[in-house]
Amino acid sequence: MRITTWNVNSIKQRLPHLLGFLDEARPDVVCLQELKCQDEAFPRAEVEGAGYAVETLGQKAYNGVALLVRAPLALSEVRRGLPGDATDEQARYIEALISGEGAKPVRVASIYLPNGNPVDSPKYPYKLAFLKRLRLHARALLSDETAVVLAGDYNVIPESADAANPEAWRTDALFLGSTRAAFRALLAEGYTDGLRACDPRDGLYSFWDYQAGCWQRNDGIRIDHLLLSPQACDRLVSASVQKHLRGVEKPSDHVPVTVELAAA
DNA sequence: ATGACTGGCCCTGCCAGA
Repeated sequence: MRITTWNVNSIKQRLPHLLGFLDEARPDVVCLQELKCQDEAFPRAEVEGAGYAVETLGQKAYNGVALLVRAPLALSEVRRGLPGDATDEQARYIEALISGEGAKPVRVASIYLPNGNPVDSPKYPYKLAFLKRLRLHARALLSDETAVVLAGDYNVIPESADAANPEAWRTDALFLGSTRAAFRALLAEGYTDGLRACDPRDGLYSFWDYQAGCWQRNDGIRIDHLLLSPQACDRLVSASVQKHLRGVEKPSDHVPVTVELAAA
């Protein structure tokens, strides 16, 4: 079972790229972030036409997450929104149980963590609070035997090796000590960074800013992650970054990251 | 040294992203 996470930076702008990716890579599950549209504006017919079931949590202009699952796999037990704050109206979390066709079920979440900049604004405490809510929910998900994959745009650079120029990010909400500590605390609940577990090399990035020729200079950062529960990690076969999709016409500023889990 | 791109909005520069 191949599971991909991809921040598309507007599903409306990136629909051709997504359909091309579904056709060429044939992932079983796709976790999308930054839809930037309401549920009724999601291009459901086109994605269903490619052979995928769709669940979305959208909102106008900002945020928005979705789960796509290739038939004959199916979604159930859909959860919209991260528990822990009933007042949070930002569309940043959707989760479902993926099952079918002899594959052991996997619970998969598509997560769009807050950016958190500027650090001296309310946006940063919101990011830290979101990370804490995610940690507590991630812990609760370990209480049954189902494998769990928490996939998404974490807006966290875990280590210096995950940035081409870490010094430039030293005081940024993506790399600040308290951000990285909160991410490590999430891992410490019992989760493994799927790409890191497969590939220890420096220079694996998932985001390159549109500005200043960052792509051309390979000035990237790794902020899109798939975190695996112990049961999911036992099934980990491979992980990869689909870097070529940053070089196409009108790309997203993020590229897909994929893990493959053994069927059983 | 500095600025630099893209998308949505509901129309025009501005906010947000990272």
